Amino acid sequence: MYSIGELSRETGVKVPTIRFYEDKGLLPEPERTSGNQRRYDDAALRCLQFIRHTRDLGLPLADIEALLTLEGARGEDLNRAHDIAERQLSDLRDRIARLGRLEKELARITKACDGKHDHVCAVLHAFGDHGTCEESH
Amino acid sequence: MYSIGELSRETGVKVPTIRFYEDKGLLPEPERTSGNQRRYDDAALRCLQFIRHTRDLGLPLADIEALLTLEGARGEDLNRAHDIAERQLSDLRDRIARLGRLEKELARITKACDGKHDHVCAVLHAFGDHGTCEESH
DNA sequence: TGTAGTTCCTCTAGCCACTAGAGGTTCAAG
DNA sequence: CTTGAACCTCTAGTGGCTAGAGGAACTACA
Repeated sequence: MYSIGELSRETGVKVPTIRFYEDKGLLPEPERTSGNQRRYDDAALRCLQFIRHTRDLGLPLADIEALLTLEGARGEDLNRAHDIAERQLSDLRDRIARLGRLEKELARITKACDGKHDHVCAVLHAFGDHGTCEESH
Repeated sequence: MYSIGELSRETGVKVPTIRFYEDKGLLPEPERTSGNQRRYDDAALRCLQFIRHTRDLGLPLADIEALLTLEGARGEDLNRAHDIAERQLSDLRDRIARLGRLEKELARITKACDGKHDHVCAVLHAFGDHGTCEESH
């Protein structure tokens, strides 16, 4: 049995965040001591690790909740887990592509001004000027 | 002179968002008609385009505000604009690297389950199991 | 057994950057 | 002069937490 603080140290999820997940229905309500403090078992620990991991992967809480309700499912329903993963992957690839374009432009902007501040800073100009971007965003 | 709707169409920034920016002090308060409606000039248009562009680049509003107050600055202060740009670039590169690692893992997870749902879905297992990740995140 | 210090409890409010909706007013075209 | 779109202010909601207040409970040591 873990206190909320121990669970926090085990999983790296902050204490208020654990309570927040419970509130949102992602973590089942744990047992309490006679003094009303939460006590968690290993199942709760695994559940929280699952949440942590999927959050790190960028899944929104709603998707994580959907995945959690699929535990123990089979057949048709399992396709939904696969769909969620595929959708996330495609979202992620979009984000990466977009950020790559932005990186190119930010690099251009910072270079525009390296060192020389003669009169008007080129960074400010470049920040304001979308027209000089090579690609859309 | 533009109405708020025209300004919105010109810049691609939604009407409530324009008002929001004004509220936050990013856009100066525009003139009003006798009937209390906002009327914008070209300076406001350029300002909003600057905000839009820098937001697209991922800068938080606080940084954008800092940049806006630097307009017309010179010497020392201009280094701050450059610093902001450099910091953003470095943040961005971190984010891209991190997302790249996540992409690898999500790809692994979706592949783990392609097609075959014999008993327990490997996606669910893989989502829960950080230990099988090749890299940290 | 007492007490000190840490951890826990609930609750409210704040963060960012918007977005949505209610309920009412003004503008522009015909 | 009427109609309908666009405008006004204001409040509240989103996601995913985080911070703080004010108080109760647990743990270690004397």
